[in-house]
Amino acid sequence: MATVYEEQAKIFKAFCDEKRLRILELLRGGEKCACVLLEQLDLGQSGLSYHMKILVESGIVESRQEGKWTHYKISEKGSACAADLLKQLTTPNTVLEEDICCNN
Amino acid sequence: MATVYEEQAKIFKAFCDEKRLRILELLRGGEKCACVLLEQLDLGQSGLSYHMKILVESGIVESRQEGKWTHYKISEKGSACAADLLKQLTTPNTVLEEDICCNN
DNA sequence: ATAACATATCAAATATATTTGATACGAGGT
DNA sequence: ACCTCGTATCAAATATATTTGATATGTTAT
Repeated sequence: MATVYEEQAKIFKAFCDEKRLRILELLRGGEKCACVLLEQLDLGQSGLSYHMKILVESGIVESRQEGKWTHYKISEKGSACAADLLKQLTTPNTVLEEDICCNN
Repeated sequence: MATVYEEQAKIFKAFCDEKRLRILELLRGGEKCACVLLEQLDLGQSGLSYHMKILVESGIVESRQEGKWTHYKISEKGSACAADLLKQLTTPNTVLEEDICCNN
């Protein structure tokens, strides 16, 4: 029973951890296999898997299975959703509290 | 000695917690005093203060002292920075890895 | 100066997130 | 079927974040 707040928080968790920001930086260069990420990061195999799960669940990253390999890339759609949500969360919501007035 | 990753993570921490998302929702309705926020939230005084500090440090919220009251509002500038950063973090960085080529 | 109030800070308790090593699972090759 | 490899999952250890109650700080009113 996740609240809407928890759902939204999950999205931004992608950007709240140093390791995950490094992973995103690598993925900005294009789709990468887990094994490639592992080489470049100061992380063990299970640690990488843990962070990738959080990234995928946030919607910011997509995964694709190819034989035994898992490939990851930044999701354009997920990123756009996150950007929209951020904007929404920080944009004045004037109608509800201030402008309930027939002149508007 | 915070890394650039830690600095960036700090910004998105604003959006990573249910309580803080509720606070932002209230602030979308306009500037509010801590005492007003306190009334509307399921939080103690020190708990509110803790979350407000994180929000202010993220740059998403600004505070203004007026006598004994502290007023908080969403920072347009901070919000725009966060939006820009989010876009940057999720936009392909093709130059570095793929297009190092004189035809570009 | 003292009292009352709003907020911030601190320290301890608690909850949540992350790391680590071991094991399980699924795919491909023999 | 068996082995190897890449990745996921689990459980325990550790680290970090959050909550809570007590106290400190700064402001206003008396």
